[in-house]
Amino acid sequence: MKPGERSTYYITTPIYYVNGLPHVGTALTTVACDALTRYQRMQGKKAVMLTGTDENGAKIQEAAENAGMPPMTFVDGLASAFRACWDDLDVCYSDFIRTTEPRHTEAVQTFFRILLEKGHVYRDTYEGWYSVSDETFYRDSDVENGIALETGKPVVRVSEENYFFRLSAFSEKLLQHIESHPEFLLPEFRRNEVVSFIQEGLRDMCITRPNKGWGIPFPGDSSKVIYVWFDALISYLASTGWPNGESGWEDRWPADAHFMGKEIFVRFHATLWPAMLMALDLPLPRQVFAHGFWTVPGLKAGEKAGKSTGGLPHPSAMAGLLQERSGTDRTLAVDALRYILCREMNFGMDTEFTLENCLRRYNTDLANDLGNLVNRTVNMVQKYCGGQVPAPRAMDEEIVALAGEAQSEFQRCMSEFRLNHAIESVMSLVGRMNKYIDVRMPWALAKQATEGDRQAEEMLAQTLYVCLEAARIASLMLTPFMPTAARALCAQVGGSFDEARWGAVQWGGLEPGAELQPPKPVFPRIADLVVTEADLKRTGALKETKEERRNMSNAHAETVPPGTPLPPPDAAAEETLITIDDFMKVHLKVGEVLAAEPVPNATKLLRLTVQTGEEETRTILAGVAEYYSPEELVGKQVVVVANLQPRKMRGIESQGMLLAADVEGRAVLVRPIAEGVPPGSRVR
RNA sequence: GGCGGAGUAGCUCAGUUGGUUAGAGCAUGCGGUUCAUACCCGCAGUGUCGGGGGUUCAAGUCCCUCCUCCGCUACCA
Repeated sequence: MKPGERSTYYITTPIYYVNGLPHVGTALTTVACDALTRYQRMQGKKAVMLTGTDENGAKIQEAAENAGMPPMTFVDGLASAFRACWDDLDVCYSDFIRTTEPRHTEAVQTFFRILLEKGHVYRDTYEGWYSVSDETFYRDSDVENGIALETGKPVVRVSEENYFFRLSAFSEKLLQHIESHPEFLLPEFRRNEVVSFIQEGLRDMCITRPNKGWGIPFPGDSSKVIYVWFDALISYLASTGWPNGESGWEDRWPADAHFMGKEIFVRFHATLWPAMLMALDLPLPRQVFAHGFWTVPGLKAGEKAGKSTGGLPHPSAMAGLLQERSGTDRTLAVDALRYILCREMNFGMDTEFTLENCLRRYNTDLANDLGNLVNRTVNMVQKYCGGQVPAPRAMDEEIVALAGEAQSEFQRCMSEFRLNHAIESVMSLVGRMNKYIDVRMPWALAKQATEGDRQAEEMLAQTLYVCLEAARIASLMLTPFMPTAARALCAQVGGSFDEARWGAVQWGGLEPGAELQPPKPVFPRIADLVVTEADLKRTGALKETKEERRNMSNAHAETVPPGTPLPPPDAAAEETLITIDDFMKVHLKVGEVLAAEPVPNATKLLRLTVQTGEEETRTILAGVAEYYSPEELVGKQVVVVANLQPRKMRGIESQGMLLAADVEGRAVLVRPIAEGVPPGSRVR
């Protein structure tokens, strides 16, 4: 073994943020990793797959509070939900790490102690400007008129103490590494995004948040917890046993692959995490790959309104749907789901997800093509060869070569994380075999053979052996995606099944003379491909809200700057009752729009001059430019929140807020029914 | 506004470093076959490869420009 080459292959999924249940998005990442892991094991490597849950962060604490339970109880429940889902999907993860486990928190604290020792973290107390949008602090000289000169973003005056990671110090090193390791960041167009992101200039990152009793305390300063992103990434290292010298962590680090959805690629896995590792002089992961998202098609123009557009179902529920529709076993339905996810997703790109497509994919690929190939072949062996694997004198070299090509194509695609293409290479062999049968017409050969045609007899033996063997090879290649189905299919064609041996994929592994059982369809055809609303409901694929769609990604995309209030969940808002006194704190007034104009460089903002019965008119910025033209607002009455703290946007101070109804994301302004209400009238 | 992605057959998309008459799958239509899970095979298709310029012997591919859609982000107090 060459230096730097190990027998262990280490791959990770993201550590899923427990702000929701698993869905086919997280399932895709996890199943794909599982397939890659199984594939490596077939190659004879000891493959280790890590998954887990990210349980720190203010959001989690808040969600637990809303759910009325202690945070630990809350995350326990979600962690088991994830684990149960992966177990259900036959995911062979080697380790499931939770960021609330001691082994993780200890590794994180050690990591930060070293960062501090090496001078990569500094503490800073600022009495100065902070840009919420930039998440950056600015000196007085960088600011003019409440705007950061560098970025043009509004700033606020803060006095805050925090710890910072010297991310900016690693720009050059990162760029060099990326350049000299073309396979490091994939797909290629994402690597380019990273390069431009780094070239735009990295800023030191604030890595602490106030300690509110949930999170990993900052070493030596328990008033702070470590920002959730910094601790989450370290789980990849913590799982190996680092820094414990006796744990053998060096056998697993660096990781061979980090696999994830695109939203956590550029900033975190391709930039921050490598920089953190560089800071500790630890080797960088070999490959970081980002796949795209499932997209959910919206209503098409002209389609009936109100028809559900569907969303992303829960994986187990979807397996249930496949099981029910096809009538196959649960484990086979799970395999079908695994196959469908990896086949449908165009890795790297975004891909449309619909249950209809998935069901159709089941029928065409698994039932009609692969399943039927095995079924019809075995059937003919039963009828024409007495149920024994025939022993031809020669092979059809064209098919042998084709199987070889499929195999090398498969391996190439797998090494590039293009799992859908890997599957396609197998299915093209399957398609070729179905055609092969039609061309060779074994039934005709069998008839000739019974009439004493020895050449036809040999041709028949060759044809059926070639079909059995190609089906066996195709099934074996699909083992990483469908372990149970592959075993069942192999058994039907009389092949032995060894999950741990890619060598068995070689042509000629099928022993002539083996007895075959009568075939039983592994993937029964689905008769009804129609997906009803009831199906969508049952699988959890109901129409999503905007918020859910935003959260459909794999892990948390928490880029919320410190101090940003989180939007309260709708449920909580409905349940929380306020007193009349609470309400009276809000001063609502009728106002009249005297003037309106667009705000330069803003697509949503209108600058309104509003008469609210006071000596001076108010300047109010309203985010309604997409729904109202300035002209149509002038002269209209509106309802103004009069005692709201002023806020600067685009350099202009907004002195209030307009009430508007949220109609499916569109703003509809509220105004008095009667005309001529005197401006300034109190609304209550 | 900034950054990124996309625009190719009815639908979903491939098209690698520019190189023959632009492909696949699904759906549609017709035909064939019968071993099989009413399956499989064949044939037929329709394309101004978003528009317009340019480079070139040669452009879906490279350059410029414009249009449309999507995502992220900055502004929806």
